[in-house]
Amino acid sequence: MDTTVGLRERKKAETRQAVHEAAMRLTMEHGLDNVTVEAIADAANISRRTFSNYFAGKEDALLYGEQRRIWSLVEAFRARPAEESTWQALLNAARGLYEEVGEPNRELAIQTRLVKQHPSLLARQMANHIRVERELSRAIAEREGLEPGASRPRVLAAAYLMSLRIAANLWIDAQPDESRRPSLLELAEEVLAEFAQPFR
Amino acid sequence: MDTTVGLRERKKAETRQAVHEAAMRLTMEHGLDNVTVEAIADAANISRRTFSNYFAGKEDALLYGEQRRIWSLVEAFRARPAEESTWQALLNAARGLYEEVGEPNRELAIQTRLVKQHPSLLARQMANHIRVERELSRAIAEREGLEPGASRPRVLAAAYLMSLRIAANLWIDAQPDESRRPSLLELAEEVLAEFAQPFR
DNA sequence: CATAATATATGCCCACTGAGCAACTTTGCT
DNA sequence: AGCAAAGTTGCTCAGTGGGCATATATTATG
Repeated sequence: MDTTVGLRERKKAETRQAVHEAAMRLTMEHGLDNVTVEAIADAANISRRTFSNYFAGKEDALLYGEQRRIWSLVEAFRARPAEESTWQALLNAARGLYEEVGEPNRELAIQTRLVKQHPSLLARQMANHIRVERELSRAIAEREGLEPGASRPRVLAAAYLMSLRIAANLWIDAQPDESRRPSLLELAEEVLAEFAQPFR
Repeated sequence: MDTTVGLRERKKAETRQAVHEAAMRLTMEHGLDNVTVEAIADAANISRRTFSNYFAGKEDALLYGEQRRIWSLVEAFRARPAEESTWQALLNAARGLYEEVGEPNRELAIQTRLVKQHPSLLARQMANHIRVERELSRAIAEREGLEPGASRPRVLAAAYLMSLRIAANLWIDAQPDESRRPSLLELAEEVLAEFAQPFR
């Protein structure tokens, strides 16, 4: 066979996605605290034991979508042309993601709200954030030809991811009754711009 | 009685501290994975059930010291004179903490290393970081007379805490074989300064 | 000071969880 | 086809969080 990915991998990816969606649906229906791992596994047609092979807990299953989104940023950044400055490349990576995701993103909004309400979700999400930050820091160090231990890549990576996080929060907090609700992308650019200016 | 804090509160604080220390000791002896809540409770002379009244899990017990340290920053910031700029006040709050804590801080080093090795600890710590960030953001908004929903306080609070986190990581990563190991305070100032400059 | 009100500690209990193990099934490769 | 590798499942168990009731300690009040 010459399919890029074998049947095995494809099925795994499908199962993972199915579990994620089952977790989302059940959580929205009954609330995170009233959903057991067993219920999610049932809804996804796998055994409780197998669930453990895919995710470490229901929180991870829930956050799977968000995880993929964030990790894709690193990929997108690495794919930016070398002519762009690092910061520009990061900005463009974010733009690409937001355009691809589409603005009126229901799932993103729901997930962000969920994370805000449940400390256990917040914890897992931030832990993942840090892992992404490390990887992004490495990517930045490579692009700029710095040692991986330098401080600048870390600062850039952290500042960037943080900006996106803050933008998402601002977006969620924005009251829908305001006449003009800012788009997520606009907010992100605003926050990123604020970062690019010196603090006084 | 007019003692500022009653016996009740003092005892609670003592117990909390005792549990924290027991958790630290046992973890250093046997490794986090080989320590049960029951063992910690025993070592601190309380029942397993009572442990739950103090901490949500062994991770929280372990991170108690770090938590107090970070929360104290908010207090310190609020106590800075109004003449200082916000950023200056934040810097001085950090200086105060680091001076108070003292440089060759064994516990801080151990905790930072532990967090680096155990994702569950990392998750909890970051979740707490976010809570502190919210509170600090509120404090900044008050000081600058901004609405709590504005973006600038959030950006400042996040950038500040992130700087301290990065500094701690740089500090831990610094090889002790280097002739001159930078102090934590120096690293923090360096990172904070990097933030105060525009990104290119 | 006595006693009521309140907060804390503990024991008992149970549903949920993560993971090791071994048997079994599916997929990939030749 | 046939074997090896990877994935799935059931069984099991120690560990965990938390509700509830009870006992005990602290604080407030008359």
